[in-house]
Amino acid sequence: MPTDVTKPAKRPGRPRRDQPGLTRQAILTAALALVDEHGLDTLSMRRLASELGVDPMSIYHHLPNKAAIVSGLVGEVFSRMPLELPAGTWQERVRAWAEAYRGLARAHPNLVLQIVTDSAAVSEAAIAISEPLYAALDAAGLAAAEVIAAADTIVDFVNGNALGAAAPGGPDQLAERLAARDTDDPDDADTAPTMRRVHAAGRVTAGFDAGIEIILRGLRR
Amino acid sequence: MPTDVTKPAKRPGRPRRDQPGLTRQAILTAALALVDEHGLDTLSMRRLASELGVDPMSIYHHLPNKAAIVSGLVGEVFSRMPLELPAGTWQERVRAWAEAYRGLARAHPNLVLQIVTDSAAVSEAAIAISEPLYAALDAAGLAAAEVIAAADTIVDFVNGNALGAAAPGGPDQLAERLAARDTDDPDDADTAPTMRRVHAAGRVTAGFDAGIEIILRGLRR
DNA sequence: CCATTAATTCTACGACGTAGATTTTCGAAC
DNA sequence: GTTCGAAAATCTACGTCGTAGAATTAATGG
Repeated sequence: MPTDVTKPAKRPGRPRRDQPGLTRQAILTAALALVDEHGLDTLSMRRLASELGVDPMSIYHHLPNKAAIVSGLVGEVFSRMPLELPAGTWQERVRAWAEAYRGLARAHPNLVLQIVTDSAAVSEAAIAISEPLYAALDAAGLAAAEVIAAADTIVDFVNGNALGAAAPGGPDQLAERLAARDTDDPDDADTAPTMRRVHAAGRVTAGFDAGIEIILRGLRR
Repeated sequence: MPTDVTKPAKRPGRPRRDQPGLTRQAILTAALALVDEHGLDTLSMRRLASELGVDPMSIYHHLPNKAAIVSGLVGEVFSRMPLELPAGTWQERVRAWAEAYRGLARAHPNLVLQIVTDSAAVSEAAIAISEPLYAALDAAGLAAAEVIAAADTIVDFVNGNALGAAAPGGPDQLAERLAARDTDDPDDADTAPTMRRVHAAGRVTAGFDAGIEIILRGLRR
């Protein structure tokens, strides 16, 4: 009694007109769900195909290779970025842009590395996303070179912060770990004394907002 | 005539006392060289072993798995960070710290992703590296919470900037690409008008320094 | 001298990305 | 209608990867 649990073995051949048929969109949607739920390293062509109820090689008729899938996922995420910001002072617009970008990254922590990498490489999608930031800074009356410097600074900060926010046990548990230092082993109590003292004295709740405020303050002359 | 070019086939067994013998250090050094020269994705146990003139499985007696090698590489890079900064005003010390950290990342562009990830996850090595930055900010007379916010902001910016600096065709060629937009296809001329205008008007040479100055300026009250 | 342990090579397994051949269906030309 | 090329799917297979487990040899401690 072999209890054959394998699938009914679909036959090859182009699907009939009425039958669903695979789609680039369907593939990316399934892949994004898989990555969001189980992490990027569990994304393999075979698993993705089995999720779609399809042969692994079918995917290659809609996307050229695995790298294209991953970059397609980043594009998918980027396409969720609102291209228009609420009106307001230029500072408010910069804050709104930063929050929106940060929201994208936080919605997909398992893709943060790819998102910030793509942003850093200034892909076409990343350019489209940055435009509202430039517009807000331009409205501040800065000189052209200053707009560029400001935008770069903000983008770099936001990327770095997104990375940290998604890191397992990142800056969040830093204070706890520093506090637990001397109790464990007395000899490493002195490797980071300032950090330990400062983290014991003051707690920070909103690191992201604080960073944006520092940068905004630095843009005034 | 089989022209047997395969290696002389070393026999198994523990090496004699005088013979060299594999070392964690030797493995990491070879791996770092391999990664620096050919990129991280060409780092495989088999290639690394062949580089060392050794069987792939030998490596596992010194490092538990491939992930340990990569994180060992990051530790290797971090250990090059100078733990003492030249004296000076607190601003000068912050600048010096940022430059030193940036230098680490620029020296190993193929590892930048792992470096900033490790830094964002605040590994033990990353803590040791950050201490001088905290000390400099503490010397500025900021309140504890302000020191933390400032350090986080600077670390995030520096990480994001390192990522961008290592990205192939990152912010460097951005101006060229924006300038070449309307000539190619007239319909995408409007997707990023502010960016195009601003980049045409002003060129930025030292984005990193400019970012640090903006943040430093933002820390004054 | 003997037993343990350490360091190495050997063999093998399952998973991966994907090239190439095969099968089926669609859609347009005749 | 029939024919025929392209499109969309599956099937088979190759080379590579990380690494578990056994075999082999030398150092080391009793």
